[in-house]
Amino acid sequence: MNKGNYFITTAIAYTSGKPHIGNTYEVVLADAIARFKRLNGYNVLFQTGTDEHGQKIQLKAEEKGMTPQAFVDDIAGQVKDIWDTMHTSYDIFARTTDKHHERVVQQIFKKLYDQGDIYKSKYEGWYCVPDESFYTDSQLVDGKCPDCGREVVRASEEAYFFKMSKYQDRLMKYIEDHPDFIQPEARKNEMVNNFLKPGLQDLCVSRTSFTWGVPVEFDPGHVIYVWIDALSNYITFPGFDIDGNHGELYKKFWPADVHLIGKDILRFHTIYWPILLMALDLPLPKQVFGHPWLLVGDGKMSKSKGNVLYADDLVNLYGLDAIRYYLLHDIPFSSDGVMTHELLIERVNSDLANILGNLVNRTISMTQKYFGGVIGQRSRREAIDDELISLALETPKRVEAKMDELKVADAISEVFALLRRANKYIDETTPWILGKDESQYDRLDTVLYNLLETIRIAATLLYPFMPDASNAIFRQLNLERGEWESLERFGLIPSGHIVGQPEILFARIDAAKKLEEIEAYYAAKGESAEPEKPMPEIEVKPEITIDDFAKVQLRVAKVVNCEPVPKSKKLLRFDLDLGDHRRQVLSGIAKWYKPEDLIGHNVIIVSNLKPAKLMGLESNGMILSAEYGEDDVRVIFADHCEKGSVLG
RNA sequence: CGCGGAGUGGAGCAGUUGGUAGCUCGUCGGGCUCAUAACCCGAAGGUCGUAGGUUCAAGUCCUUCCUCCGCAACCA
Repeated sequence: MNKGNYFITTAIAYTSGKPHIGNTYEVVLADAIARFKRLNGYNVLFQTGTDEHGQKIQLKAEEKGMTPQAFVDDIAGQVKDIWDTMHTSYDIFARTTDKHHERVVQQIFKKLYDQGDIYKSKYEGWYCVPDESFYTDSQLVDGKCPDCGREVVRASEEAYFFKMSKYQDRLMKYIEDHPDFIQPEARKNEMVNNFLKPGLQDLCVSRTSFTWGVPVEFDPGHVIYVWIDALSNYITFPGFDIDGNHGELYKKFWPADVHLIGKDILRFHTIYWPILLMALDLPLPKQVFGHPWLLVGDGKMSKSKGNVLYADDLVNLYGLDAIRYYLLHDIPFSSDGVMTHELLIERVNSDLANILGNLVNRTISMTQKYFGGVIGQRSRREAIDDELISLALETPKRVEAKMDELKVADAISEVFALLRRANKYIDETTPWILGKDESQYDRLDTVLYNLLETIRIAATLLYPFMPDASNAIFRQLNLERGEWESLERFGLIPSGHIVGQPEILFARIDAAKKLEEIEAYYAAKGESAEPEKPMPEIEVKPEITIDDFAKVQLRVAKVVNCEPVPKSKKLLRFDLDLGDHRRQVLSGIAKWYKPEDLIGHNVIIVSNLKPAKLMGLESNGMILSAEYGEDDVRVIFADHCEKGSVLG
């Protein structure tokens, strides 16, 4: 059976570090869909990979004293290892440092340049000299710098630009005509309202500030903007050819059926990428699905068990399919999901051990106990069987319907509904009572046969989600897993078939013990069980002289008053007393401090900073704080110093 | 007034085009013993965020307000 071709991709992982469970989630989700489509009779191409260019990677490699290539080779290897650990069945692992990919990206860039979609220019906009910032026409406020309100001048820095606006209306129409293009629905509005309706700016598509990227072949010194490079992987690896002599895979599979991506990069996939394709006169992907995030840290769990979760650790602790099951079943379709050890344990116990594992175990055990494993030799059907059988035959269709909407969690639930029904069937038919009376053995045989058939169908359907467990069940059934057609018939197990020995499929977990084990595991790895907090990246700035520093005046100021800035999420407004005068300062620390935490304290400010306007209010200085990554910001208090003091 | 989403029994969630509020986990009671203290049945528990409105009838439509969240702007 062949229902046609199906091309699914994940975003390519950025090779700046080892991917955590949240990144891994995406590939597992894609894998489940890919495996299901194969089972369902499609010819599937599943592509994932790594995004290996960019300034950040260049810097990281330098820090480590490695060449960028050696650096990304290492990380890409780690990514691949994790993908393999998760048993993801990708067909193509695309790395953007691939020579052929780079070559085609250059050709794409050149072609767009030749046809006028990409043009060389200065930063066409306005430059605020003191701010060292560029602005476009629409960003200006009353023709002046939106930040400081001063005059701006025409700027001049060479770069290449993509004429986004040219394709804007076409894209808008495409999105309107294809309501399923952007999923979930709510994301579509964000894109349309925030970007398309206000009007697209031409996109700057080259950089000169670093070299680790694909060079613009006809203009050395310029490197192609990372998104053109990265997004193109979807067509370059299947074999897109600039002259139209496309490779076989490309011809068969483009346009992709689904780009599975994180919701954070939806903008690139639903605006820039389609426009790039339009410019190349290529068909657009049929759907872009922005999946929700998997949250790990919520304070509670981080205290005792470590905060950042990695797929390989989780697999060591719980086994692969437990993790796959949790990722696929417990992350909602369109809102963020949470993962904790407690929730994980609960799911494994109630669903995998109790419902699934125990059903298989008791069924195989009884078949062994009463018939020495031999099944299907006699038969006595009763009316009560019909309900189970019809549900077993119905379930594949239900799963298929859910999967067509990419509702993976719901699809799994359909299978478990069948498993629950099977457990109930055992209660209804009481095989252990039948087993006490030899005259009931024909009936007993039928009951067990129906159960084994149900398990066969369920296990086949579970294969895309939990391939290992599915295989293990088939081993116990002593059967080969069949294709989709095998799900359309009830009664495929031949008469006289001999099942295997029962084995524990998923062991129940003792929560308290497991949590101890988890701590020991991390302790043994040399990682403290305390929340893991990797040192964030620090941008190393060039050396300065004492004279440079002397230009900065730092003073102690007392917080007289402090209040949130209306409509702003981040800003707090301060009235500061410097002893000789008072002034107003704004600071973006509302996320970490409440006004009452600060009033009355002394803080340090840069007192000779040029005033700036933020959210319509003037800020005269900057309050010093210490940042550890993006989520840990602490104000430097100077309560033991006199207000007005000068630092130096 | 920037755009959008969400507020449903202890927890996590379903609830299509309006017609007596469901599921999973947890709790309590019962049944059963083939099985991984598993399985099956039953019960308790919700004025469906708030205040109004439309309607014979609203969780489901309209309006007010409150609270969370996402996107955008603002981190001097």
